[in-house]
Amino acid sequence: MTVPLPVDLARPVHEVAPELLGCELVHVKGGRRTAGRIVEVEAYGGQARDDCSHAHRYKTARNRTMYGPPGRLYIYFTYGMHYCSNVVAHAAGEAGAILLRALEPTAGLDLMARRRGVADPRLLCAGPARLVKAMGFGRTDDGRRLDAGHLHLVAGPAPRRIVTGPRVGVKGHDAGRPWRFCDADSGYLSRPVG
DNA sequence: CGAACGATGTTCT
DNA sequence: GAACATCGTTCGG
Repeated sequence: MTVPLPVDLARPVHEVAPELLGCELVHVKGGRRTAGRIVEVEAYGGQARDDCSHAHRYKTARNRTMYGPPGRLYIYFTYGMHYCSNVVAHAAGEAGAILLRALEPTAGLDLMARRRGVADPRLLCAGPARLVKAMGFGRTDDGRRLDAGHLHLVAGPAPRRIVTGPRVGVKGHDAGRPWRFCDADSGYLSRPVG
């Protein structure tokens, strides 16, 4: 069973990123469903376009998913203990991915709370590594298709207002670019914007 | 509150 | 050998 993607991901990553806001990410694992509405993302380009991106230089064992077909999950390990998740998106012949930084939990909050070890709904998915843990993702989910019955995106109400700002925790010449996109009215962001 | 810091190991130089 | 798209805790004002 396949589920159509609600957004055309085969386009420049900076155009796609704000359109992911409002979409719901659904993951069914072990017969249990968790889901959340995307409220905060960051766009990461490829090659010379973005020197903050994992794909800035060339293809490696870690970033190869960013060079693959759009519509897959790109998951990487960082800081010795955390995973972060992205949606692969780029125009033909490019590389790129959209980092998922925060979700508003919509389903399976009890399971998320157990995975995370906290109960406050506002803290379950407020951060890229937090939402990975809450959704039950791991290293082996890198490269998975996002149009499957057990892992897919659902169209949702677009944000009333979108706020942009510099991406969190990056250095480089492109660090100041406003490629972080947030639902301005969400109470589930990883941190204040602007 | 906010700033500082340690955890912990993979990836890249 | 340094850097790291982070998080939770601790410390200071």
